[in-house]
Amino acid sequence: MKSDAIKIPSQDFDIEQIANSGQCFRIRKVSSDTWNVSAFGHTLNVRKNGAGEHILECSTDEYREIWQDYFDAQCDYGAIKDSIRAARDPYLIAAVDYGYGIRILRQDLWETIVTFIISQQNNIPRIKRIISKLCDGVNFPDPETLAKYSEADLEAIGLGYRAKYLVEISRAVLSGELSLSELKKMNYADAVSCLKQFNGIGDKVANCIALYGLHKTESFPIDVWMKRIINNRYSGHFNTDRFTGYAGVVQQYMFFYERHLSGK
DNA sequence: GGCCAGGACCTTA
DNA sequence: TAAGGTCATGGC
Repeated sequence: MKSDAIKIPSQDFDIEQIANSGQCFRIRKVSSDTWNVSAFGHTLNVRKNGAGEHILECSTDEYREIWQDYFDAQCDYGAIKDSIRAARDPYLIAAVDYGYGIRILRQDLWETIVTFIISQQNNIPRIKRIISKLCDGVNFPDPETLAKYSEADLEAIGLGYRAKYLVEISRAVLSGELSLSELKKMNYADAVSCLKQFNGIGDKVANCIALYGLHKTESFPIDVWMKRIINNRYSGHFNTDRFTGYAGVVQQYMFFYERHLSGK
């Protein structure tokens, strides 16, 4: 372990909940109390100690350069949770209480695009396996690297019918048809409609990319779990107007809690 | 062994 | 606009 380390109180931060919240696929449990995180070409061990703290095993410089932003550490999730509780919605209060340590990570945009194209009609353990095969150690393949693969190469990894989507979008980035830097400048609505122009990105995947890759926290992705919640617990309509600007965070608590209730 | 998975897309009507 | 079929693969 490195001598330098960062401590984060566990009040609004739980690495295990984050790892299992379905927004990221490169955090893995390496021992009973430690998780390994890969992002932006770096890797980090995060350990829960017995004192209600998380220990990030990295230097202060690396924390400031990479992990502070990645974990959205500047954001006060306690305040967000208070705002959600103020809506007096019993299900949401229970969801926030259960998933108290969840955060919306600020992930790499390209990685988020690729992983959420892979995620469609797929289950989380398998998504993790495929992405692990796609990566070279801690390095996620950039568009140039991914574009070198043929559809057959990608199908051999287990991508199935999604292989051609990845080939296409890798080439779109290389040709400039899709500019990641321009995407980062767009507002939520423009970013979603831009993303949906590409094969394999529909409404749900575009919203996930907006939320996890562009940190558009007003984005509210609706997958099969969210549909189930809205239909079974909210009579088919969920009003996000109550949570202007942070509906995506609400969505994350709901998703995580409902899967828990279902034993997943 | 059948159902399901953080859906998208195409064809019909 | 809405409904229904199809798409790969493997977890459970």
